Parts: sequence; C-alpha cells; structure tokens
Amino acid sequence: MSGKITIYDIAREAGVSTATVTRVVRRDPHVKEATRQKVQQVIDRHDYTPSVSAQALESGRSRTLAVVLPVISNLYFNRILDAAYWEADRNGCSIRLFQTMENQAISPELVSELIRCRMDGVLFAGSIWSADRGDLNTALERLGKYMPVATICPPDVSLECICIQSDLVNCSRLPVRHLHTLGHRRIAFLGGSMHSKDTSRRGVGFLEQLRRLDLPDDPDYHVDAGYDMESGERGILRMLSGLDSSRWPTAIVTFNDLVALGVMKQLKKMGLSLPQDMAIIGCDNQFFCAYTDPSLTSVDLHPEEMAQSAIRELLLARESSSRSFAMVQDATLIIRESCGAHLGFRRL
Amino acid sequence: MSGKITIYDIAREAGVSTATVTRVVRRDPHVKEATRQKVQQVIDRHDYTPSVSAQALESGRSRTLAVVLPVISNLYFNRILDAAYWEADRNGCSIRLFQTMENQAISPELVSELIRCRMDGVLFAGSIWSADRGDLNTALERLGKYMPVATICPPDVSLECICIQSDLVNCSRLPVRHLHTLGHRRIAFLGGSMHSKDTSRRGVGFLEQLRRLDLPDDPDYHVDAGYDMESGERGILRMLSGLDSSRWPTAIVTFNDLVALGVMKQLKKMGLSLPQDMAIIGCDNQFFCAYTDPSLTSVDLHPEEMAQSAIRELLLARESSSRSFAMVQDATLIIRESCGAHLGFRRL
DNA sequence: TCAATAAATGTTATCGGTAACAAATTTGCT
DNA sequence: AGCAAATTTGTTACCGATAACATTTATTGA
Repeated sequence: MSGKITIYDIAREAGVSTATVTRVVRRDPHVKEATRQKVQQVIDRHDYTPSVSAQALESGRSRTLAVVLPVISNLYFNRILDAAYWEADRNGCSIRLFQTMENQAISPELVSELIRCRMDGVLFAGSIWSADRGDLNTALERLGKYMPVATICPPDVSLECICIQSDLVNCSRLPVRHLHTLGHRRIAFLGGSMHSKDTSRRGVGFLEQLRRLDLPDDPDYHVDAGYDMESGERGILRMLSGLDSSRWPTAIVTFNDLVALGVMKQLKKMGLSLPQDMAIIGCDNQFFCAYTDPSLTSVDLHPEEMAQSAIRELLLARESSSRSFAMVQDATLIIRESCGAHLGFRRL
Repeated sequence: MSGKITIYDIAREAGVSTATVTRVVRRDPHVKEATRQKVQQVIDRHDYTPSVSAQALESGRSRTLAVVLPVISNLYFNRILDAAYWEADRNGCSIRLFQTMENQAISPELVSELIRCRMDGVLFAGSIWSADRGDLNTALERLGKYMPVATICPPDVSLECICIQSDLVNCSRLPVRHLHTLGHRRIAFLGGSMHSKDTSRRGVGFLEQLRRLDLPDDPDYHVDAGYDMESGERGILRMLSGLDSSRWPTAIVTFNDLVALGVMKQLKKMGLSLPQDMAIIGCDNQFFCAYTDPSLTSVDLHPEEMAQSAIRELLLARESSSRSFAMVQDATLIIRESCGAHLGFRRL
C-alpha cells in the first residue's frame, strides 16, 4: 500500500508545474512535444492517474448517477440496473446503487444521502407512490434543487421530473386480447397489491380491458397476491378454493413471471394440465420463460429501453437544465406455449 | 438546482467558524450546548450535509469498494453483488460495480480505473484466471500497492490477497455421491469450458470424484458447453447424439442451474421423462430450482457468505494492513426431485 | 536585430471539509 | 478579585486537481 502518487509528485519529478502535468493528462495541445513526452514518461513510470475525489470536488460533479430500486435480485430491476450501468458507462459515468427493500417510500434519509453524495442525477426505478403524495412532492422538490431526477413508474399525475412510464394500457390489453382471441371468457388477474397505489394500477388497467370486451370482471377473479413465487402458489390456491370449479377462470394473467411460476407449480400439483386446463400469461419476459414447461407467454415491458432513456435524459438534464421529459414505453407480448396458441388451441 | 450549501454558508449564517460546524456535524462533545443548537438549526434549515467528495479528498478514502464481475444478470453474481452491497452498507460504505463481460482478464485499463477512483478495496468475483498468470500477478501486485484486494474464485496457487474459495471437492463430491447412492453409475458432466482455467477446475474435480468411486470417467461423458441455457440444450444434444443409447449416462451434473434448465428442456423434447430416464443436478441453487418440473436438485455454493466475508475482510485490511486471509466456503447439496430421491427411486 | 506576436509554462486561488494548533472564554478555587 | 486550569471556539494549512491569469520563452516579419 505504498501508492498515492499525486500530481505534485509527477510535477516535481518531471521538473514542470502541476499545470503542465494537467495539460498532458488532459491532452491539451498547448504543450511542447518534448515536454509532453518527458511528463508522460514520469506518469507512466508511476502509474499516475488523477484522483476522482479531487476532480469531483473541483468540478462539482461526481460523474455518478444514483439508481434507487427495491431489490436487485428481482430480475426486472436487475435488467434496469444492467442497462443503466452500460448507458452510464458509455458516458464515462458510474452508477451508485441504493436498495430500499420493501420500504418503497422515498425517505428523508435517502434524500439526504443522495445530496451528500452529490450525485449527478438520480433514477427511481421502483415504486415511489406508496409514499404520501405530499411527502413525495416535497422529497422530489428538495432533490430537484440539487440534481435532475428521473422515474420509471406507472402513469400518474405529472411529476416535475423526467418521467418514463410503461404503457399500462397495452400491458393489460395485449394479454387480455390474446386470451380473448383464443376463446377465453373467464380471465383472472393475480399478484401485486391493491394496497400499493403503484402496482394496483396494473390490476385496474386489467379490469378496464375486461369490461371493454364485455368479459366478466368478477372481483373473485382478482386477487392481491404479492410479487414472488410463493405468492403465486398461495394466491391461486386461495382464488380457486373459494370458487366452485364450474366458475373457475380458464386463464390467469399474473403480475409478473415469478408469480406465474408459482401458479404453474400449484396448478400442476392440483393435477391440472397446462395449457389445456388453464392458460397463463406472465409479465417481464424473464430469461426462464422459454424454459418452463409449458414455456410461458409473457409481456415484455422493455425495462432496458426505459433505463437507457432515463440515464440518457439525466445526463442531458445535467447540462441544459431543461428539465422536462416524458415518454411511454410500449409493451410487447411474447407468445409461447402457456396459452396453447401453438396448438391451435381454442376455447368454445 | 439552487442547492450547493457549503460548510462556509452554515458557518457564516450561524456566526461561528467552520471548525465549530464540523464539530456539530461530527457530534464532537467539545461544543457548548447553546452553540450546538444554534448551528444545528441553521443546518436543518438548509438541509446541509457535508460533501462526500471533499471528505474523500481530505481523508484519502472514498468509502467505496469495487466489485468486479462478468455480468450481474447471471444470478450467481447477482447474489454476490447483493450480499456485498448489504455488507458494505452495514459499514457505511458503498459499492462501485464493474462488469467485465466475457472479457474476464483483469485489463490494465481496469486497474488504472480502480486506482483513479481511489477505491478502498476491490473484490474480484469472477474468473480472473484466464489472464496470463504473469499479467495477473503484475496487476494484483500493482493494485495491492493502492488498496486491499480480495478474490472469490476456485482454488489455485496462493495469491497475495484475501482469497475466498468454493470448496471444489465437496462441490463435486456431493452430487456424485448422491447419484452413486441412488444407484447411478454412468454420470456425465456438462457445461463450463475446459479452455477456462477457472471453470475447468470444476470438471476436473468431478472426474476425480468419479474415479474415487470406480465410476467410468469416459471423456464422452464430459462436454464443454458454456454457461447458459442454450449451451445446455446444445451440449446435451451433442453428447447424446454421439453415443449409442445403451451407453447413455443415466445422470447429468451441470455446471450451473441455467445449463440444467436447458438440458431439461432438451431431454423433454427428446421424449425422456425426468427423473425416471435421466437424473439431473445443477449448481447454484437459484430461486427457480424449486419451480422447475421436476424441481431441480442443486449445489449451493453460498455466494452470499463468500461475498460478505470478502467485504468484511477488505474493510478490516483497510485499517490494519495485515493483508492475508484465506477461507474455503463449504458447499451444500439441496435435494429436490430431479434425481428421484423423493420417489425412493433407485437404479439397479 | 528588435519589436510584436505566438506558444509554452508557471503561479495561484479555488473546490468543501478536516484537524492540529492557537486563541479566547469560562470555570473553579483561594 | 485574581489566577490557573478547563472548556470552548477560531485560524490555518492541507487533501489533489484545475483553470484563469501572469509570466517566460520562442518565433516571425520588417
């Protein structure tokens, strides 16, 4: 741990001033070639490389963007983080990760920490809506004084920030239409939580699509069930055991692919065969969708594109401070086997 | 973006010196209570919070640790990152992520970047062995001058760093013994790459275990196949199509769960039923193992524990500079359905 | 050869915070 | 009250890099 060569060490050894060293490092053309070489040699000999802390302090920018999300182990957020990472990397910036866990509200402590770290921008990738709206606006406003803010979230009243949203209409319409086309009439929605203003929007959008096609929007077909596989197992069990089997739905749309995984396991355990007895559509188009049995039809929300846009806009906002940007990312339905479309399967 | 309150602003407004403000912020007891309150009020009023860049520059430490890994989308590395994040967080530090992609060697550029950023430590979580050994030692030595270095990797000749390894012996022995107990004699290994000094160790360890039990270590039962699902599909097809079905293995051990996923899909496509016709064991005990059909028996290498230890040791090394630490993390076999153990299933 | 430019290099204040040290104030005690 | 000791507060150099500005050196043309 001998290291710690500073620009002064280089300057002294090369017999020049620190200004000249900086010029060499920054490839400033106003340096005589002979001097440049002499300095460069000393730099190379010592592996000198300017300190980012000092640069950050001097320039007032950390070249670091914050990404705030609930958990990286959730593959949806994992994809967001990955895309954000590469987009930042492409622009010479790095990402500082913040995991909020289930505590989705933007806490004042988090805001302070973000300010403390002098982030060049912050992307909220998870739900921020569960916070009291007043608190949320206060937090965003406070943050906005220090750095550009972006959110990837479901549609809501406009916020004073870079606002990127999934196309909730298509996100519900695509699976419902697909199932309808295949002859399904009793379609259920499983997962998420009505207590979360955020995720409940998905359920609400789903009900709207059902009504639009004159399908039953029976509340029995709509169960709060959380976000993971266990939730799916328990949720579908709860839903079906509360219904006479003549009233069972013939298709299930789940909040995400993890819930779908749980549902499929539970249905098989109950002796149903998929997709004949029950069609399933997940959401997020995770890598394992092609490897479940049957493979899982899923809606892709293209989190990568959203993250990429968010980071790009944050970096732009850093310069121009023309702070408004909004976009809606389209959803895509990836059709596999879990609805039987490949079998030409069609309900009466 | 009005922000940017500095300690000078606070000091001026509170009518004290910056030293006093620092004392209040750092909870130094040598401050009169009345002064403390007066200053604290000004701090609160302006949401003042000291700049990390300035602190980093002054103290010479960034309170940031680097984690270098190939890709976060791989769930094994995802778990490492997650555990590293929380362990760092617990110690008031943050993680800076570096993804190297398939380029697993430690490049000189990466080393420079790590030094530039004045990381307080660096954890190499992926393979670093594919680099030429001389280059590797040079890089580690150079880095070691600036910060403590840790690696999570397969056993190798000792390196001058905090060295955390998976228990490769058990990692091979557990699945082989399990299969042997169930009556399997022809056991194949699939995945990884013999070209990578890193991952080939797993294959070598596997062969050793076979020999130890007097099982055939036929090279036909050992296929380089990569690290993902497609690799698994193609790999098993290649292996089986090269063999008369009388010589087919009765059990497959895969490099990781992703490869296992591909293998299972391909085997089903070929009309085999699992686990009756073929037993499978994966590695990493990923979240989906309990949700495949049949559920997948897998070896858990406990990446979380390794990452946690690595971070803990890095932080300790930062203080004491007693730089040597080595540990071997035990592996655990998680038995599920894919070998038929739950059926009391036993080969002749 | 000597101004007048142009090119190369150096000096210095600054970014925001910290801590060693110095200075000022308060307290305790006779 | 008066002085020593203890407590509180202020001054200042420094961390490492940068850039505006000042200065020196080299080049050009008359």
